[in-house]
Amino acid sequence: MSLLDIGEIARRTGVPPSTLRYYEEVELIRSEGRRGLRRQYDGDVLLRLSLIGLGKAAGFSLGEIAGMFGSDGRPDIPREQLHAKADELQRQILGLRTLRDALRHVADCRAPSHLECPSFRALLKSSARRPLIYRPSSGQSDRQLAPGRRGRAG
Amino acid sequence: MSLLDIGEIARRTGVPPSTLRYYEEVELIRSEGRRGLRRQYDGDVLLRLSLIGLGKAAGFSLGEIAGMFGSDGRPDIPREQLHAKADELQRQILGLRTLRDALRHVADCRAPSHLECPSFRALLKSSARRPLIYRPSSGQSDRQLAPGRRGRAG
DNA sequence: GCTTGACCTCAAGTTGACTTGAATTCGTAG
DNA sequence: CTACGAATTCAAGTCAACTTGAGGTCAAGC
Repeated sequence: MSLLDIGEIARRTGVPPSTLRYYEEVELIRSEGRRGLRRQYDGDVLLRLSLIGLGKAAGFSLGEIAGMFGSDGRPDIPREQLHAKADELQRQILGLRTLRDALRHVADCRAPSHLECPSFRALLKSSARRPLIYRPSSGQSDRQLAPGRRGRAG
Repeated sequence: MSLLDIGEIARRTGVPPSTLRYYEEVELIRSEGRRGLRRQYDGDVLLRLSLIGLGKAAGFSLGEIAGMFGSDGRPDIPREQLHAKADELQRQILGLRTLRDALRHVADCRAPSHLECPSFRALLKSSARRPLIYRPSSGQSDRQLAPGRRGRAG
């Protein structure tokens, strides 16, 4: 089977070579070898990159995404994590709806100041206080990415 | 009318003082004066902070949020642009809904591996290449935030 | 009048996800 | 053989959105 070199992968996926190298550095993908200097990738990485793209779209961090590939390399996404993410998306959707309505209100309302408009205030009241979505900043289920050599400056 | 000092705002909203100062620096909020050193805020900022929280939850950058709700509390962009933004939100909502449903489906799907689940494959296919949801990273309609003095080292 | 504690300023650090730049190394076409 | 172009390495830069830390200040309570 023929390996694809990095430029080919980049062209097919739209993911720039620098990013591919970065992903490799943090062990999200791996290359099978070199032709001269050029990295050669197995066709599998195309699928893997789709998966990564999907994960990013869903709002997972690279660390979380890395955790979703079993040590054997094939995806093994825990179902409860998917549900949790779906719930988070749900909350995000609610927030977006509120924001959308707020925006439309602001665009149309003739009140001198929106802050004084009762319906605007009512709109916002629902979302005040607690964070609308849980932003995983340093999560517990977050696998540690390979750190590379970045930061070990001399 | 009584002004609230920064600690009070922080306690009521959960937004830490350092963040409030930062927001003020980038002109997302403003304080009305000082009592001694302490910043004093009008009660309006509570509402404003809700708005900001909402925008953040929706994935907007602070710059975009600033553009939606001008420094004085009302939008500094024309109505049609606001409507355009709302429409954009609507599209984003649809994308998120699709993603959410797909996530749930995959979570519940009994296929032995996610890769074998047809709807998962379809999802992958649709998300390959172009982003499933619009991620505002460095948009064109993004208002420039006041830069503060950060970086002007000497 | 002194202490305390909450605030202040300003510079610099942090994190995640990359990108950029300089100096270098190949494989191939001419 | 030489040039070229595409890839390489490694260090460092970028960006957003904050946080942290050092050193300073003020109002209130004892």
